[in-house]
Amino acid sequence: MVLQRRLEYGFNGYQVPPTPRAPRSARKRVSSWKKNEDHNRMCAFDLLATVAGKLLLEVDDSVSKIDHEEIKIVNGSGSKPNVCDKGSCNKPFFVSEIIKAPDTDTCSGPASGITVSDCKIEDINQKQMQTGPPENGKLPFVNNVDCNLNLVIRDDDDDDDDDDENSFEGSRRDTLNKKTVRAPPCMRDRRIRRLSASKQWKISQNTDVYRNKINCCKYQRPLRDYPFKKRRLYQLDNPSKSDKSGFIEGGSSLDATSQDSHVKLKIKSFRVPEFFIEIPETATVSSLKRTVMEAVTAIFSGELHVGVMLQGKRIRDDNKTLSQTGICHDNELDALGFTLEPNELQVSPLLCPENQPLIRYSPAQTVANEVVIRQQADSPMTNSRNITVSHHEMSVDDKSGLDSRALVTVPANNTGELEVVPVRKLKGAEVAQRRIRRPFSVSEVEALVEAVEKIGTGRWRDVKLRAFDDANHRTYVDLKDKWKTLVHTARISPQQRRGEPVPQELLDRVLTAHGYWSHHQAKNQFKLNHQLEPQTCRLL
DNA sequence: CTTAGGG
DNA sequence: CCCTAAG
Repeated sequence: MVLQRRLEYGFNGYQVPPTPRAPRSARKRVSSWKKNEDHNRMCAFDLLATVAGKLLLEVDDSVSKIDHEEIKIVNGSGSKPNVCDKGSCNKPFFVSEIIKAPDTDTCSGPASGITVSDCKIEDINQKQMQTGPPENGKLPFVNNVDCNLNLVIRDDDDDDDDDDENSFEGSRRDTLNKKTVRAPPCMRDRRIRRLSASKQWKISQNTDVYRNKINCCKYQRPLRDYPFKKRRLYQLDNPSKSDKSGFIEGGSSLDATSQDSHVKLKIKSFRVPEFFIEIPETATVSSLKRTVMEAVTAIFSGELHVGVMLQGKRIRDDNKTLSQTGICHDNELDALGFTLEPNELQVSPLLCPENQPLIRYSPAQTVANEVVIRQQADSPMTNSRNITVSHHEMSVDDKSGLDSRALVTVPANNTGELEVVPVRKLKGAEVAQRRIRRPFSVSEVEALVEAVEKIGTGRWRDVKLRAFDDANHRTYVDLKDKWKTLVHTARISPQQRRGEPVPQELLDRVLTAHGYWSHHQAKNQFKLNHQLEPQTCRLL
């Protein structure tokens, strides 16, 4: 089967089990695509087994005879998994209306949050793709797929252990408190951002969701150690407690302190964006089903964002409580809706000609936070309303409904340089901002070269402290990277060099120092004679 | 956190 | 510049 998508699309599935670490010198990193491939496949498979459960039971034996190579899913952009290509991003999957939840969960396990009870192809016709006629001229065209699934939102009643000490957030706090002396503010902020974008967290959360789903299907996954304790997505308390409480109870107030008020929701259906399936006429219906299932699975295996709509209006403020936003027991059943949006949806302004608001989620007392469909869990970092880029950079307001095209212009900083921080990427709950490019000036290069000549390569923190201590925007990683490019620059012909020309004299010194230190193991030599070495290096 | 190295 | 394994 040729799925024209990449399974790694936003979904990392399970964490790679810890493998013995090779010595640093032996580190050769495998491409992340390669690394994740099998895991993603596994995720897709698990999803298939889990989400499709019932459907697959209907697949008759003949499916095994189908040559999957004949099946091709044309998913919008072609190779990209972006399901919102070609403007369809303005049509997010539409999820659900509120309907009354059954007395018991559909799934037997206490952790169950989502089941698919039925899937059907709603509209298959012989329309041709708008993007061009298919080769055979007969292309089944799937407009949308409706699935039934249940989603139960529960309040946490017995939140007795919040794992705060061991939580990601807590550990980060500790780290920061301990290390503030060493890390300049800008670097600390960067680390916060890094951590907030850490896939470790996401993977953990993803796994959490799936493990729950797996449990629901009596499918055990081996336990793993996670770098951080996972924040529970929803409470695994005694189902009977919430069941007997009814779907909605308590007063109209549903704030954080009224723990006994419940809003139970059942997602009856969702709609996926338009996608295309090409399948030969000779294929069986079962293979068609499976193909469609694969496509749906592909969508579900990506990171999804949940949008909350109340009375047709999008609820943007994730920090409000349900009652504050008007979600309470006396809502009309269809007043509340959810949208599922693929993760990459908001990324490219080109693909989203109309302003697609960026939705971020707050972990506390929000609808979005509790929706277990989400595979992309919140990072605790998003708990704060603002993401502070750095002390002199711009704060991005959580509630501003950021446009993917937004460019946040910030005032000139101390050095007179203007910083423009594009909102580049939305990955789940985090907005990862790429720093603006700041080419090294010749004087900076000179300072770097001089520092490396004295300190050597391999101790970039010291290089930073020596020569760039006051340059908050230059991290030691930056210096290491710059040295790498300097070495490269020095080795290529002047015609191939780009950017502001670096004096040849400096480049010569780069090569000299590089050659010297690569033979002298900067780390070890430094301890012995860090004052003598520079002289030697210079003379070489 | 730092380092190292690939992307 | 980013990302992240390894230490």
